[in-house]
Amino acid sequence: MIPIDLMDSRPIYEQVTERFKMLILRGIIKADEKIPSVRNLAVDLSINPNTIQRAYAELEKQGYIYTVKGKGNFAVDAKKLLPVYREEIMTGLKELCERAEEIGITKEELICQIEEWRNS
Amino acid sequence: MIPIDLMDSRPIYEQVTERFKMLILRGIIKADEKIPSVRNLAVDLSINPNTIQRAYAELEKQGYIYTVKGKGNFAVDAKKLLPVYREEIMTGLKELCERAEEIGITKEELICQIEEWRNS
Amino acid sequence: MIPIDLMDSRPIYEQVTERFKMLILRGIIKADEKIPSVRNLAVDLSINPNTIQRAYAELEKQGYIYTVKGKGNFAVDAKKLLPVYREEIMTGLKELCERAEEIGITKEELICQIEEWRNS
Amino acid sequence: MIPIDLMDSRPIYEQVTERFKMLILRGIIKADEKIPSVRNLAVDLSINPNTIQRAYAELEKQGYIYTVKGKGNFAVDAKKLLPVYREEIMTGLKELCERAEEIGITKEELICQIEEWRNS
DNA sequence: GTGGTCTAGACCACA
DNA sequence: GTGGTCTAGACCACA
Repeated sequence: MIPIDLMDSRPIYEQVTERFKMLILRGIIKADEKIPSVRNLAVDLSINPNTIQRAYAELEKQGYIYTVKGKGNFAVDAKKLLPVYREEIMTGLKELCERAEEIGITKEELICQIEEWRNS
Repeated sequence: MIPIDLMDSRPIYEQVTERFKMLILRGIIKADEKIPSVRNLAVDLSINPNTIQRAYAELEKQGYIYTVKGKGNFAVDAKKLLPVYREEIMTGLKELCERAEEIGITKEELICQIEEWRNS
Repeated sequence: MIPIDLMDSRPIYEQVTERFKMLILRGIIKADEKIPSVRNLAVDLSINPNTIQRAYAELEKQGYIYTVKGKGNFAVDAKKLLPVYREEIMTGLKELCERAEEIGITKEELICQIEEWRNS
Repeated sequence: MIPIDLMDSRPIYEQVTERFKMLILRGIIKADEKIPSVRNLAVDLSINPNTIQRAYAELEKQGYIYTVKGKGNFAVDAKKLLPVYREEIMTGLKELCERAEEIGITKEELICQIEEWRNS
């Protein structure tokens, strides 16, 4: 469920974080569902528990999970998270548009390119 | 001309590299124009020469400048570089589209968003 | 295992790079095997860690090793690397042929010379 | 007659040296023919006279030219030089064979490759 | 412990 | 003067 790629240049904790964000956003992990304990996931993935701990701390800070002491970590409702993530995507898109414009690629060209992908 | 932000999470050498890439691509530094010497730029930016050295080595490896030993570093013709950079942008756009799709944002929505920016 | 020759005109980092390329290509360092840490190798060879760091960065960029942050550097599978290296050799051979031809040494003579070595 | 490529990674003095070696070996500069003075060539190529001086010193050290004080520099007879250069080529070929063998490319394969080029 | 980045400063090759 | 390599040593992110 959580694929780790050691050859990936991104740190492991970030890969774990990203993966959980996707699972929660897409509803594969449902609202208020319990996610694996730090210790269990560390064993499953053969990864240092500190790394999982850090990933979970990151998820909590970004509002994707909440912790109940003595119980475990639970997913936040995707309905509340989607607008935030959508905003992240749009910010990324805006930055890309600006970089494109700097070297003379117009917004029209970007739109054309996306439409081309859509039709294929 | 080369703004450095020590608070930026990206390493300094990368900020320098990115900045020069832009200056060359946009034609602000012209083809075969000399860029500042390692030492001069280091003094100007109050940065260690080694860091500038690394940035320039990166620029050369990526094909943005060429080095003439004992003379200095010179910009490559932007005409040769633009297609490569364009491809980079389009790859970034493709990744963004895929991330968007994963959580149910369609290509149409992305196109709408870009058009909205275009008209404002 | 990594012989360094300070009298060699090639820089140290390049000697280290070349040596590891050979060890990996010949299977002496096996796929996914850990290579020495930057610090350990630096101490072993009485060389500055920065120089080893540079050699390893080069190896990664050329695709011979991959880095797992906090864990170390690991060899890529030689099976994936051999075709690329083979191509390098053949390119070198082609250049040599051309240089030979310029002063009137024919390809036949080169072949004869190689056959002579083969039979001795 | 002496093409200089500033983008070439080899130093300029080496490009000049190599070029003269070829011109002499191929008989384009004949035995005992005068080659341009340091000053004239420097002006012709828009290059620092020190660089030409160094190239000529190299050529003399390697036995390709001889200097007559107050007269200039003169080419040595190609007949005397060819065997030496031939030896250089063969040494290069031997090194290449050894590198090839280290990763399991046989001499037969190298011969095949050369024959292929010969027939095309 | 492990790699990545950076500063400070030296020496060399090249022009 | 200009870039290339190297030493010495610091601090940070990551596991």
